[in-house]
Amino acid sequence: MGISDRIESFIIELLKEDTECAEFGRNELAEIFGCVPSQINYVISTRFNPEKGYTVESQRGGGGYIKIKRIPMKKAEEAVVLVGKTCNFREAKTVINFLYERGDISIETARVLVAAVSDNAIAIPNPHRDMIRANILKNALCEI
Amino acid sequence: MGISDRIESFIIELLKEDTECAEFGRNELAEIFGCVPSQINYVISTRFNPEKGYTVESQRGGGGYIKIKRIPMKKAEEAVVLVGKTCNFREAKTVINFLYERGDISIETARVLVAAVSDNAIAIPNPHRDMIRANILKNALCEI
DNA sequence: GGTGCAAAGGTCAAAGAAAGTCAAAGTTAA
DNA sequence: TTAACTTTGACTTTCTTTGACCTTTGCACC
Repeated sequence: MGISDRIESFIIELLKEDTECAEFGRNELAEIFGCVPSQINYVISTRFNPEKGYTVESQRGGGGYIKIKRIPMKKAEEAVVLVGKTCNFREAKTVINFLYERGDISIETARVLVAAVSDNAIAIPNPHRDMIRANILKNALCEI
Repeated sequence: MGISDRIESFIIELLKEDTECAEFGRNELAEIFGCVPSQINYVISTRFNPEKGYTVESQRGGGGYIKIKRIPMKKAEEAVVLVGKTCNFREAKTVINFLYERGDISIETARVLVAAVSDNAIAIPNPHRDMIRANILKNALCEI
């Protein structure tokens, strides 16, 4: 069992204890496992990404932290399936509308989301834009 | 949790207690938290600036004070102005939270929006990211 | 009314403290 | 044996803390 796996288990343990979220300092954790701090980033990016059903939030500077939250697996999975790796505005609208019609989100949330993933909002050239859009949508849908 | 965060919470508490106006001495507060007085300025300028929906008023000399008030934001369009040209995740969260607290958006919409503008969702390097984020947020807030 | 001092608060930049990125080097499994 | 996964570390970016120096204000005393 490599270090990454042990760090992964450790974080999963933290999540079990405090059902809300796991919070820790990057350096602190690196110290515990006697590894380089960036290894924590590696573990997070390979094991705690949205595809695996987690969201991560962090803050630099004094008193910085890393916070990992578990998202309800069903929603996360569904979001990933619905949205896919890349998605254009029309496809995004279809997904959002589907969720609204199904009663998963309010009309307000639907409207806000459509605006958030419009071409206008994500003002960068394709194909980058469609990937970012998919990402934004997946992250957002994990919250419903 | 760093000192700045604790000072921020303290001031927010003051605001909650004393209907919409926290008043204190800079040195007095610095004493309480065992920090240098200018740290109070740092907290105020990063967390209680007009962009975050607060006004600050102060007086030097004997009997000096610092007074912090919440600005009642009237319209979502104002939030759009608040977001500005560029905005980091922390700032985005503050704006979204503000709108939620004021009852302009539901908790669902707030959560979805926070996720949509997280660093994770907008996975491109800065400073591009902060500009895209501001754009997404502005587009979304136009719908409320 | 000046004048000078003490008591505030203000500014700014340097130093410090975290976390992020990226690519090279090492390992492992098919 | 090679492609994918891990480990490491140098460098970057962001946010916080600290301190030296500045400005404004009220008050006491001529």
